[in-house]
Amino acid sequence: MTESSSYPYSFDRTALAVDIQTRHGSLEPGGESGDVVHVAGRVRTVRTHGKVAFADVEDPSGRVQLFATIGVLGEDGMASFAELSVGDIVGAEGEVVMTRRGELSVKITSTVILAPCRRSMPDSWHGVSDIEVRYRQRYLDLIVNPETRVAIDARAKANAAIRSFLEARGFIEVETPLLQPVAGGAVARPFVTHHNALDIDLYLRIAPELYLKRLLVGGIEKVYELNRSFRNEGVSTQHTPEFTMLEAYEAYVDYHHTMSLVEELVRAVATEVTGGTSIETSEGPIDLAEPFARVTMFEAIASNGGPDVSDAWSSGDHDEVRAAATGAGVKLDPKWSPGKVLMELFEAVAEKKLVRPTFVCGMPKDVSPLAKDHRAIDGFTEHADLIIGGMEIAPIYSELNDPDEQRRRFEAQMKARAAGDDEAAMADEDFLEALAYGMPPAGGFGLGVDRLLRFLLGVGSLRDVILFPILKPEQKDSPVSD
RNA sequence: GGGUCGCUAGCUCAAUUGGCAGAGCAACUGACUCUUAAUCAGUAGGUUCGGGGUUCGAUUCCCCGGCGACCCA
Repeated sequence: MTESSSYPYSFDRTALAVDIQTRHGSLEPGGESGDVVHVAGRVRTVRTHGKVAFADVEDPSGRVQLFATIGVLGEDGMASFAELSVGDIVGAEGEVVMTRRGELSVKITSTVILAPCRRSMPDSWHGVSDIEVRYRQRYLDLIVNPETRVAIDARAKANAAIRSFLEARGFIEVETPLLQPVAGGAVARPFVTHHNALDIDLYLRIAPELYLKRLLVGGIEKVYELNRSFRNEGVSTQHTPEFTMLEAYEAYVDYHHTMSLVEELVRAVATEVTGGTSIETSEGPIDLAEPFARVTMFEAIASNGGPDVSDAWSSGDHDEVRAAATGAGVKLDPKWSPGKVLMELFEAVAEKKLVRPTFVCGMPKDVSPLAKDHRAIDGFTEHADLIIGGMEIAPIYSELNDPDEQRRRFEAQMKARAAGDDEAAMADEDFLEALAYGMPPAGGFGLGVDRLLRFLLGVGSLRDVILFPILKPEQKDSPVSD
């Protein structure tokens, strides 16, 4: 019986909608199964007809119709049933029957409201289209917009695929600090917080990189971490302050090997998430089964309508590189280093056009403080960026393991920091000491899981693959204007 | 940071040139023994995002602010 003022502690559900369909879907209209079930879920519609009434209840497997008749329930029972509201969480008991119109139903003997819905549910036909409501009240979005569920399932599948791919290749998953005394491993502005008992400032990590490399020193030769990192940046369709990153390191290989590993991994995740390797993009379908392109930054710039600055760079003519960047429409900041200028030129000219998976092999040294010197290009490191769908998905390094060179790189970064670049890397003395004990040569990568999911699902914004994206709090009281 | 657009009932949306703020669904009341976006009849529901200005009169025009979306650097 319904009892609207109480919140029961449990309900013994014995069948899901799908079970009922599987077991009794072939009943003839008007047929009775003799099978008594307990079903539970959220009421989605109620249709009363006086001496008979219907309600659809939704559980994780689908919907099942409740069928109430005055013959079974009596006057009071029918009145109670009619009290059900759209949105209530209910449990019901009854026999599985097929209505005369051929709708499989539970002909109920009792119902109980397990949790009433005390607000009006959004329109069941139109759903919720206000993007702000969808983000702020994601539960409503999930209730009325079934496609939202797809993104949740996709992430779960991606995480599982990543783990099984790496475990199968002998990688071990670890957890390293999210709260770090030095925010290293990337070029980004960190969040700062404070530990009261120790009375020290700590940073939310911008990358796990320097800790995972310590584990390489410690003899863990294949290691990965799949977890959150934080960067104190703006919010856009391509940026979010809190994001999920996979980082993995493998001893005794270089970035050529690791690029191939990443290529296989992306393919495996795509297959698990979408069922195949063909992805629809704004530029038409692309097949991830095809080999990923590998180009230099100079080639990427020149083949996408930009200037060829290869010779200028190798001859050390930085003025010509700056002129070429200006000519391509880049607004130069006089503080930028030559490598930064080149990087900006690449991003302005080429990045968005690289829709098909492309490894851009080699980065200017002064924007890549943690990778080994490039064996062929002067002033570059063996740092590749995998670009897919016009977005950077994963950096891949031949990991720098020479502590003296690493110290020089940190010193250059600190100099940039002192000159006002608050994204420049911080020096990590403890990490330098670890390197002094000897880190094996290694290939490593970081993969932006949110960005990969966004690409695989073909959605426009990172917020579509993040359940609760950061939004400004709504300001209820407006400030007094003077 | 700049620009554009949006914000009206719980949800989805209207409102003519500046002239009584509306509809569908949801809610509430009633009718109906096979409905399934049930139907029918009725009731109620508003700080039109907030503040200010112009005006006889503002959802509408102007200014400031809030939140969001998109585009740009």
